[in-house]
Amino acid sequence: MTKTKSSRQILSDLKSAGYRLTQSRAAVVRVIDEANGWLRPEQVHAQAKKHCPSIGLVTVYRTLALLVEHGYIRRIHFDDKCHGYARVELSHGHHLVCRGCSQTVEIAGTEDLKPLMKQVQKETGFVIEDHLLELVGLCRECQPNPTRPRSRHG
Amino acid sequence: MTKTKSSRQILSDLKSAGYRLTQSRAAVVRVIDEANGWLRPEQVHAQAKKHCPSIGLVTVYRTLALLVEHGYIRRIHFDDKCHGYARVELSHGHHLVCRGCSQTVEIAGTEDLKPLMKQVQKETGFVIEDHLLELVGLCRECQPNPTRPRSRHG
DNA sequence: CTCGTTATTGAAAATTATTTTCATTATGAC
DNA sequence: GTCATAATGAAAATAATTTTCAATAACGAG
Ligand SMILES: [Mn+2]
Ligand SMILES: [Mn+2]
Ligand SMILES: [Zn+2]
Ligand SMILES: [Zn+2]
Repeated sequence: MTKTKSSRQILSDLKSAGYRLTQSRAAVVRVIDEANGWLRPEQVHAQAKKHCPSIGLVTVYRTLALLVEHGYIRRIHFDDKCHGYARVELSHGHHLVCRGCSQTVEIAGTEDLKPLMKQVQKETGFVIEDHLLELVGLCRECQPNPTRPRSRHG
Repeated sequence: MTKTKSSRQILSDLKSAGYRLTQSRAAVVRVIDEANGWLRPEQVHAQAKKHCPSIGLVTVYRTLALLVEHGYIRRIHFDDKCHGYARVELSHGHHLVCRGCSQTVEIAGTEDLKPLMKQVQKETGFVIEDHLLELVGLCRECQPNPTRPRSRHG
């Protein structure tokens, strides 16, 4: 809900980190920033070409990887079509995806899982280092049209 | 922790459901059942050939899809290599994966997320239908050798 | 047990997704 | 502006998955 980094900020952060500020990167970052849902690389490419007509799909992949690496976006997994990419705004948020319109909102969630983690650590002897949580459902607008019934979980 | 379906049971369930009990299917089910971690299709294929030398990778894919469809196995997602498949034993369990040895254990977890869900529903207006939760860490045996540091989350 | 129907299979080809290579280009420091 | 080189895009390579289709094997009927 709270937008923490603007498109502009991400770019300047990358610049400070030593990356060159190119047209292609600017286009991809802008597309991700303006999207209100997850996008697949091909979709990012299509959108990005509007801002940078010469951009190639390869560069989209490379830029997405860069943005994942630096924590600005995150991969979203599905039963079918892996993978989509969505903006990360919260330091440790999770993604809630509408299966109707693919709108993606981020929710805070560091604390809620702590007790579960602790218990699992104790029960299993594992040291838990990270977790992946995705919620799927229908946004308010899509609830009247419950299309595409599709299970999640893997 | 509680094994609910034996390899034999899965096969007879499938038979009751109208599927033919073939060598290939038996081999794949057996491999999945005997594995103590997640496996990728290629790995399932390699193992299955030991029981059914003529089995093709295509049939492995088909059988895995069948088993997912009927809820006997589930896909596991990773940063890199999507996807692995792991045995599902609990009615609504989640998977805990060791990043060292890929050992996969299932944990119960129907109730733990209920409060979070309720809150998110209220806050976002979404109707939440399902969720994907994967935990990643190091099992007891792998803790002394913290190899391959690798983040999770998507 | 044999036969006949047909679901299932495997090989090969086709798709789709992603990565690598490499010559060219554009960015940013000076 | 000039220069060094990080970054790019096209094409090829690789990986992952699906489709096609003729051959096969499962299994119920007889
Ligand atoms: Mn995935
Ligand atoms: Mn659950
Ligand atoms: Zn929606
Ligand atoms: Zn381990």
